[in-house]
Order: sequence, then C-alpha cells, then structure tokens
Amino acid sequence: MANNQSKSKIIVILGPTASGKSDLAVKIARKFNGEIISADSRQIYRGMDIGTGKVPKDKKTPKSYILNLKPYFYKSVPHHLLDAASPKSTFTVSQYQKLAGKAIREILKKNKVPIICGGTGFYIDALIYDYKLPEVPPNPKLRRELEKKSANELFKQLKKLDPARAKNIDQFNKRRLIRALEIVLTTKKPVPILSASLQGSKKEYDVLFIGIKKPQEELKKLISKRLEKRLKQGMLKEVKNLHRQGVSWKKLESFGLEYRWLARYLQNKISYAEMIPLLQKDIEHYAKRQMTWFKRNKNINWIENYKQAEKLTDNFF
RNA sequence: GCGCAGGUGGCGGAGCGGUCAAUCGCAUGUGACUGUAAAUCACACGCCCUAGUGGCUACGGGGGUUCGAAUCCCUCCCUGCGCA
Repeated sequence: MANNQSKSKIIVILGPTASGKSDLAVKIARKFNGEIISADSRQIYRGMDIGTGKVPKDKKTPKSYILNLKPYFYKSVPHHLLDAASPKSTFTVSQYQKLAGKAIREILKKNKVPIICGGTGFYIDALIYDYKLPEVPPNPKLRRELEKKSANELFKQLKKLDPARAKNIDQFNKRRLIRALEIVLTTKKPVPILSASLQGSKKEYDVLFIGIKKPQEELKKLISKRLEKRLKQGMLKEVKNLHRQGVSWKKLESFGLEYRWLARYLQNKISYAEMIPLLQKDIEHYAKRQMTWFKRNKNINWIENYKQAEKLTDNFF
C-alpha cells in the first residue's frame, strides 16, 4: 500500500462501443486535471471521424497539431493519439505502445493525470502490461507469399520451425499463423514467450480501470441510434472522400464496420437497404468481442453511471 | 374450381428409400487473441440425462407401402404462381 503512493497514477476508461467512453473520459479529465490518450485502433487514422465517433476539435486547436503529433483539444481537454496516422498506412500495436507510452510520460511530467480511453483491448493491454512484442515489423512481401498457402500448410510449417508456438496457436487462424511464421523466419528463432501477464499492472504505474457496463438490449439501441446519426452526419461522404484520397476499397473494407459496409455499398456489392441491418449486426458482434476481451481482466471496476466513476476516481487519489 | 410449384430445425435453404437429429449459410450462445485487433479465428446450437458408438420426439396433419421413409403412394390442410 505504501508503495503505491510513490507510483504514478493513471486511469483507464474502457467499455464496448457506444457505451459512452469518450464523454465519461472528458468529464473525469476535467474534474481531475487529466489528459486523454485514445486507445482506439481506428480513431488513430486521419479522416476517419464520423465512422469512428471521434470527438470534434475545439477551435483553439492549432492547425499544426497533426504535423507536430500534438494532442488536439475537445472541451479544453487535450486528446492524444487521434489523427496520428494516415489511413493509407498500416498502424500497429507496437507503434501504439511507443507513442502512447511517450504520451503518458509527457502528461505525468506536467503533473497531470493520463487517462487512457478506448475500446481496443489489445492496445490497452499492450500499453499497461508492457507486452514485450518481438521486434519484427510487418513484411508485406512475405505475408503475401504466405497468404497463398492454406491454414493447414502454414500450421505444418510452423510446427516444424517452432513446435512450442504451434502448440498454443490457433491452427485455423491464418493471420496468427502468418505472423508467427514471419517472426520465426526473420529472427531464425522461435517466437519469444510473452512474459507479461494480466495478474498485476505494470510496475511503475498504479492503474485504475473503469469499465462501462451496459445491458445488452440497451447497448443495441444505443448502437442503432448512433448509426442513424452517423449516416445523417455524412458518413457516406466521409467514406467516399477517403476513397477519393487514395484509400483502396480493400483497405476500407479491412477497417471493418461502417467503413467495410459503406465501402461495399459504394461498390454496388450490396443495396443500401441490405446494408443497414448487416452493419448493425456487425457492430453488435464487435461489442460482444470487446466484452470477451475485457472480461479476462479482473482488475476492471465495472460502473453504470458517472457518479460511480467519480467516486472510484476520488478514492483512487 | 382447374393446372403447376412448394410445405424440412429460430430463419433461409440442402437432402429425395438406409450411413439423417438431418450438408450449408444466417441468427443465437460461449470463447480465443505474441506488430493488420472495428481485424482474424474456434467451439456449441431439437429435447433429456449418469453426457455416451446413450435415451426420446422429429422433416405440414392423418393413413399406407417397405426389413427400413424427410425421401415412394393416398388423402386432408396450407402457401406461391398461372388459368378460370
């Protein structure tokens, strides 16, 4: 206990999509002198605003924030790691880890509270639990080659090269198999074992996890209402613009959810009327997957309203 | 009323004498997750249980043929299309 007082405190706000994370984070930030670091794998991309539900920028945000990789302001609260990457590039967890880690240090230096807010569980965990990811950047050429093979072939190859990894890996998941082989083939060594565990948080920080809990039916309604709103706000135009600026349909589809389905509609693969329910379903499934991830983390304090979050935060300091 | 096509699990849709509790897709449930993570992937999914090469009820209703029927025949009911 006494130790904790010497550790820097950081707050993590998470929850499924449409649960109201951004709003909560802003309130907490304003009350407790915080700055927000986004943990959202899609809000990181510039030009993906409506579809990702990115908070708008205050007028006073300097135009040069992008070039300088500076946070932008919303309701006077700095937001880090929004608009930090081009949608034409591939942003990865590893980059996130570095950038977000740096943001934490900067915020602490100012004696403010870092508030990590987002729904990308993998990003949050990589950051908080300091995953030691293998230093092997993506190799598109190799990936394209491996992509041609079947999952079974890839699995056999991995089994030969790294039996230990083959034992634990999902042998039907090509994406996982390809990455594992990518690591093995470039390092000529087995995939290192990930040492971090979810048992305790990273040593140098004292972390408060706040999770927003919503009943399933309510969440579905929130998703549906939000979807309608996004369409009205011009989401279709946003996707068109991205494509016009050189983001391929394939890439847009790979972003998932609104980008995937609107891209399919714009390519005439599907009608508008068909698209809406499919997209709605897809978002619901996504919310479920997020919860599956979060449930493993027993350190999360699940709350239902702002008051509870405030109380938790009060006690934390 | 006549003709044609159909009625299969929550839905769509295979099967057309045995190996069918019934391919597959969707939905639903549960889960995985080592640089694409809004991505990618797995498992379960008629009912019952001591959970098994287990029991029971099932392919619109009823009856029949057959060692054996979701599959063939008769009949009734219902749906769609065409002709009246």
